[in-house]
Amino acid sequence: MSKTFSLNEQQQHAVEYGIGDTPEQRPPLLVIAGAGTGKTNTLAHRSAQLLLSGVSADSILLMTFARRAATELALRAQQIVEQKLKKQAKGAARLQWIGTFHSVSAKLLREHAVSVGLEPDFTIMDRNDSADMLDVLRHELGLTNTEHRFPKKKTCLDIYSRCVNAQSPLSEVVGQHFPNCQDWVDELKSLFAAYAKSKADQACLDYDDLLLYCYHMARVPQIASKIREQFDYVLVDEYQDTNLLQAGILKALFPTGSGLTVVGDDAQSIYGFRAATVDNILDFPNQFETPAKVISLKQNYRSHQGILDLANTLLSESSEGFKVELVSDTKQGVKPTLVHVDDDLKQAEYIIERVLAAREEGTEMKRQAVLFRTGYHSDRLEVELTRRNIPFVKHGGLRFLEASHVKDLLAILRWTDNPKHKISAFRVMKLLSGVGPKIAANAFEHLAQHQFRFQSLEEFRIPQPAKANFMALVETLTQVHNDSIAWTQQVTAVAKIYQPMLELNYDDHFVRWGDVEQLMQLSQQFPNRERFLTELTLDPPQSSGDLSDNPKIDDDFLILSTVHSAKGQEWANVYVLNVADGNFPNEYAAGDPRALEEERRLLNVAITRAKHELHLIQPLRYWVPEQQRFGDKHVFGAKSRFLTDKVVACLDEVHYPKRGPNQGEINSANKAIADIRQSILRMWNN
DNA sequence: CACCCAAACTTTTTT
DNA sequence: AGTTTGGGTG
Repeated sequence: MSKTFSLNEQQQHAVEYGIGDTPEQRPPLLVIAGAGTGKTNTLAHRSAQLLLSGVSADSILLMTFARRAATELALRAQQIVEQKLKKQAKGAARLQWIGTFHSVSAKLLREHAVSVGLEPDFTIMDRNDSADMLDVLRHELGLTNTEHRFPKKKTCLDIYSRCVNAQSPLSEVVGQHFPNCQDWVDELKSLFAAYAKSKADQACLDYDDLLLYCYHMARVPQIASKIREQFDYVLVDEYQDTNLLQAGILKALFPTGSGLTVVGDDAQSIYGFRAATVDNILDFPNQFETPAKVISLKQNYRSHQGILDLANTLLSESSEGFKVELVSDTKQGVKPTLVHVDDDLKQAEYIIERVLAAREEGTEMKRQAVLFRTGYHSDRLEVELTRRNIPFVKHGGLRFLEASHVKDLLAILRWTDNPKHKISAFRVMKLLSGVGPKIAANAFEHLAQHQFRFQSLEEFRIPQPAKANFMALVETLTQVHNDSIAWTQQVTAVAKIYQPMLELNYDDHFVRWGDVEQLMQLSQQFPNRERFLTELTLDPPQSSGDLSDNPKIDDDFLILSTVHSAKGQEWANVYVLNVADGNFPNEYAAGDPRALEEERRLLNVAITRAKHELHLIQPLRYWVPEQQRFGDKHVFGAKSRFLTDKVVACLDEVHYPKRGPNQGEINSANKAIADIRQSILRMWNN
C-alpha cells in the first residue's frame, strides 16, 4: 500500500504495455509482482492509462480476489485519472466491470440468463446453504443410519466443490484428497446428482455453479463472441490463486489472449485447498499462440532488506516457481527474530509485552498484527488480551454470517426473495414454536402446489398453537415478496417478525439483537433486496469490525488474523504464532510435496507482511483441541522443517523469558518426562 | 409430532 | 467444543 504515485521502470513498462496497439499487436501480459512491489499501484495506473487513452470504462474488465481490493483499485484509478485530467475531472469515467471472479460471473449470468435457459433472478447459495441442502438430500436418499458413517455434510460439499473447481472426476478426487471416503463413491455420485437437480428446481446457484455455468456459457460461441466484443481489455489480479475453471473461463472468452493482463505472485499462491493451482500462473506464458510478455517487479517498497533476505532464502529452497528475488532500498532494520518460548501462555505474554512496548515507542497497535495458521491458535492469546483489557479485532475464523441468528434473518429475506428456496423455508418455519419438520414440509408442499404464491399459505391448515404466528409470518412474506413496501422498510418488517422468534429460541437474545440491528444498518447501503443478498453472499464481512461504516478512528486495537486473511495487507510489526512443524507446514500437508510447497509459500506470505519488525515464535509445546483419543491437549512442536540453517541464519534467535546458559538442558528434561507419560498412556491403547 | 436430552464424533486455510 | 444422531416424553 505504498502511497507513492510515481512508478519505477518495470512498473511503467507494465502500465504502458500494448496500449494503443491493434489487437493483433498486443499479446497477453503476465506481471509477476512480488510482495510489496506496488502491485495495486501498477494495476491502478494501468487501468487509468487505459481510460486516458480513450478505452471506454465499460469495456474494461477487472477481476480481483476480494471486493476490498476491487474498491481500492477503482478508487485509486479514479484518483489518477482525475489528477492527470485536472480540470475535466468530473466527467472521468468510472470502471463498470470490477469484482471477484464469482461476482463478475454472477453479473454475466444474470445478463445472459435467458439465452442459456436460466432464471435471471436465481438465488446464490453460500457454503452453509449448500451444506444444508446436501444434508436434506442425504436423508431423503436414506444415506444415513448406516453401519459405518456417511461423510458429514461439510465433507460432502468439499468433495463436490473440488470435483467442480479442479474439473476432475469424483473417483480421482476422493482417491487423492479424501481417502477415507472411498467406500462411498457411488452414494456420493447419486447425492451430487440429486443436489444438482434440487438446485435447478429451486432456482439456486452455489459458488461453484457461478463459475461452472459461466464456463459453460463461455463455450457457447454466440455468447462468447458477444462477451468478447464487450471487453477490449481484461485485467486479472491475484492470478496465482485462480483454479482451472477460472482459467478456463478466461481462455474460452479470450482465446488469443489479446488484451489480457494477469498479475500475480506465484510465491503467494496459498489457496490450493480451494482447488487453486499455481500452475495457472507458472504456465501462463505458453498458453497462447503468441507467448505472453512477462514483466517482473522486484523492487519492494514495504520491508527492509533483512526481512526480504529471510523471505528470499526461504523461497530459494523451494522446488518450483519463478523465484524473483526481492530488493529493498532500506538496507537497515531490525533483524527478524526467532523467539523460543515454553508454551502458548509464554507466547501470549511475549506478544503482549512487545506490542505494548512498541506502542509506547509510537507504533500504535493497529499497525501491529498477530498472524497464525488456524483460527483457534489465537485462543490463548485472546484470553490473555481480554484479561488485560487490550482491545483486538480478529479477521478470519468465526464469521458474522455464521452466527445462527444472522442466518435466521437472512433466511427470511432469502425466502421472500425466492419462494422456491426450500432450505430457507424450512429454517424459517421451524423457528415458530409448534412447527417442526413435518408441518414445515406440509406447508412447503402446499406452497409448491399453488405456484409458490405466499398468499396461498393463508389457507394452509395449521394446528392452533402455531396459527397466529404463522399467519403473521405469511403476511410479512407476502408483503416483502411483492415489494409492496420499500426496501428500507422490508428489512425492518422482517426484523420485526423475527424478534419474537429470537427471544423464544435464544437465551442471550439481547446480545444477538445487536447483530440484527447491525444487519439492518448494513442493508441500507444496498439499493434493493436482490443486490443485498447477492453481495452479502459473495463477499461476506470478514469480521464484525467490517460492518460498522465508520470505525471509531480513535480506538486502537491489535489485529489478529489468519495468514490467509492477511493477504495483501501490511503492518509495521508482525508476530507469527506457532512456527513449528505441524503448523508451518501443517501436518495435513506432510505427505504431498506440492502441498508442502504451498505451506512454504504460506510462511512467505506471513513474513512479507512486515515492514519493520518480524517475530516468528516457536513454542516448545502448544495447545491443540483433542485430535486423538489419548494424549495431552498439548503438542510438542518440532522445529519447522522450513527453518533450515540457511534460513535461521537470517534470524536472531532469542529465548523468552531470558534464561541462563543451563536452562536449555532443563527444558529437554521437561520434554522427556512428558514423553514417558505419553508412552505410558499408550500402553492401554490397544 | 415437537421438543428435550444424552451420547458420539470430528476440525485448516475461504470466494 | 459444537454439531449430529438417537431415544424418550408429552
